[in-house]
Amino acid sequence: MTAAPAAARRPRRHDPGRRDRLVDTALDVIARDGVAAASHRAIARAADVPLGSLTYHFASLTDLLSAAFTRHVDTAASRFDERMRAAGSPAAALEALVEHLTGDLLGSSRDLVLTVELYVAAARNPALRAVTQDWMSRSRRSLERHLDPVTAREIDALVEGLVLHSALSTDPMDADGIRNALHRLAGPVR
Amino acid sequence: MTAAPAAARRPRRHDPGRRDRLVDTALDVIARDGVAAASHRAIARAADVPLGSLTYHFASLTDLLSAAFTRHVDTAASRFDERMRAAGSPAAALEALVEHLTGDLLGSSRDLVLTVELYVAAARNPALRAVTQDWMSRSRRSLERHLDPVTAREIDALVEGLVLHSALSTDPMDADGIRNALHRLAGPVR
Amino acid sequence: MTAAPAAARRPRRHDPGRRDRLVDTALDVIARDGVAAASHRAIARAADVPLGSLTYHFASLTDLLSAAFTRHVDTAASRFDERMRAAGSPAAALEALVEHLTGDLLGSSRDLVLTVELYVAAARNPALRAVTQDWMSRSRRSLERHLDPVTAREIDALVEGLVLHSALSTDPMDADGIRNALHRLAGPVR
Amino acid sequence: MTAAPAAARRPRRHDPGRRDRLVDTALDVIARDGVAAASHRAIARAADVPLGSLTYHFASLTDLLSAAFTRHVDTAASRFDERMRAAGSPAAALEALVEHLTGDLLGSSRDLVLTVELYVAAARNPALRAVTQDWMSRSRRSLERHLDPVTAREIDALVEGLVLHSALSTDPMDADGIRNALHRLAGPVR
DNA sequence: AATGAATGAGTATTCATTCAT
DNA sequence: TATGAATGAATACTCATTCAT
Repeated sequence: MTAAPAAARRPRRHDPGRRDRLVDTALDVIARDGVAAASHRAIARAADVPLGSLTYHFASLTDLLSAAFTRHVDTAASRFDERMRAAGSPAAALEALVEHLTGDLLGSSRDLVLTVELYVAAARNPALRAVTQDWMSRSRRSLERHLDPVTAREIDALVEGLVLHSALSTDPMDADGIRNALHRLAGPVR
Repeated sequence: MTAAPAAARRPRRHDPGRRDRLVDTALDVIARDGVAAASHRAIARAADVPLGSLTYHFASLTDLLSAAFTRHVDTAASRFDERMRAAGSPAAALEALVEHLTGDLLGSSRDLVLTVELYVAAARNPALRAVTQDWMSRSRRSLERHLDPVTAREIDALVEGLVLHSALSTDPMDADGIRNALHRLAGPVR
Repeated sequence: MTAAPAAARRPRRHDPGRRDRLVDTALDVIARDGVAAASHRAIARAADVPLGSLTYHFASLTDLLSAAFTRHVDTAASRFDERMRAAGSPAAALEALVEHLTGDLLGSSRDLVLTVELYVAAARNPALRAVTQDWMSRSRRSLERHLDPVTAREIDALVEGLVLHSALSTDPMDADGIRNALHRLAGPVR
Repeated sequence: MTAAPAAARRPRRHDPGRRDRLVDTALDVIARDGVAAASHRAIARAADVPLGSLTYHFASLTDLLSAAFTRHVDTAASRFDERMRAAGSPAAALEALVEHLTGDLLGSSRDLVLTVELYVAAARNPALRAVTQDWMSRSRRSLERHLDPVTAREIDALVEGLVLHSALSTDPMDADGIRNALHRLAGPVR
């Protein structure tokens, strides 16, 4: 690929919503190749957009990654809160939690991968820590629709542990294993 | 740039054990800056050694990281097995497990960080997967000194989840929380 | 090393036609030092341009060499075709051929060297083979303005052999020797 | 491959004839990967010999390449002279020449490749020019067993051209083409 | 408002050669 | 006599960011 004239025909000057599209593409690249490989260039190529367009819309790469992870968190946290709102009892909430873990996350590796990439990136990048913190508090609030704050905190921690373990272990638990662990940990609920 | 203007002349020729020292330095850099920042240059600088020395001793960066993580795993797995060997009963083993998690890992953030960096790196680097796999099977065998294989597997998974959560969460569990979770999961033991 | 301490400050930003200039400079370096010595660095130095500029304009070194040799071939093939178009008879074409070999090539060692460097490079680099192939077919077509395809092929082969021999032998043929060889091989022509 | 301990078991201290073996291995590497790829390391690896062994036996890489090409030339020139000595007449010599070109060279691509690599390397490396010069004078003397000096010179040039063309053209002549060209060029001989 | 060009620092890796043992 | 270790310069290539148009 001759870097410069690579894009050949590209008369796409007016393109409202490009900023938006870039955020989605960034998530695609992160899911596919990891956050370490999510460079300006990689994202520009994936979005079929000139390199300069990225720095035009986002002041820095971290800004772009932040926007991308924020969108991921918004989607995931909303879906989770809906699940919790739909549950009529603590027991139902627990079952919804199992669904969330085995369906939403283990079902689609994309969500799982994005979540873990965010956790890992946040460990070294303070700008992303705000995003994870926000996620945690929203998820905590969703759980508190049915559980007392202390239990909510513990369950949340367990869920995080299970998610990370699912994504990173060489011998991850399957759905049944996760269900058992959750129930044993939560104990009897109404 | 004459590399390190600090070191000025560097008439260092004979340096037995340098290979070994490089492995240790690599672990230092990984613990300090993360595996993503553990480049040839960063490690060479930290070891105060010319760049070419790294590629002389290790054919590729992955080889060096592999050697480093292997050393970390050897240390950690040996210590863990000693703990298990020392325990006289399943109940004692469980308590030793709590010690291991709250003392060895949460006590020294270095071990915790190295462990998580390994997990994360292995997720995208097949060569490192062999190292984690080896670790898992050693740890499993240690647990099976006291627990049946099925329980050993579940406990191992929980431990992994707790470790990852401890390192990556913005609101990690404290020692008490970890102790409770372990006991609840393990159930009553002799 | 601040690259070129000679050039000191280098506030050069706007430089239209640089891509073009780089192609020419690459040919210069190849002619002077051989294709084996035509590294990014060597060409950047010769063009007085920062190293990154090369990889900006050309995705790989092979791409740059390809562009350079393509330009050389375009020039040479056009000149050769003009010679052939200008010839009014097979006999005149043969004489033009002698001119071409003894004038264009032996006269300017630059063209000769570039041609041979291309042949040699193409022997180990498949991407360059396309360039030589293109050249061959253009030259074949030029010859077929006056000669039947079979003879054109043979003459073309002889010319190639003479060019290579001229460039690489320690005792190259002189113009007279070449003229004789050509006429003997072509036999009597109208 | 971990550079240093790569060679694993290698207790081969006493190894007379190693120098010799290195020369042969160098030719192997040149034939397989080209002279540009014939580095100390590549040859050491191919010979299964420690790196230091090369610089112990040969003061420089050029020295080693020189020795290798000299051996190639000795072999080839001797074989050629034998062919010529065996021929009983100029006509037989010519036929032997055809044999030499279509059999020795086109038959085994190894000889062809080595010859061309030598020519090309000598074009930029004065130390190797002595080797080609020696070859040329020996081959000339062989031809002069049957031909007058002037014809010997011309035939020699043609043969060189044919060899180079065979190795480097994208559309090389086949054996028949070569035979025809030789006979047409040599004219009627006794 | 948008982008092609530019660039200096950085990436892993290869290399010929020197040297201490 | 032989070799493992060492090293500084070089290799191609990637990158985040700046800037002129």
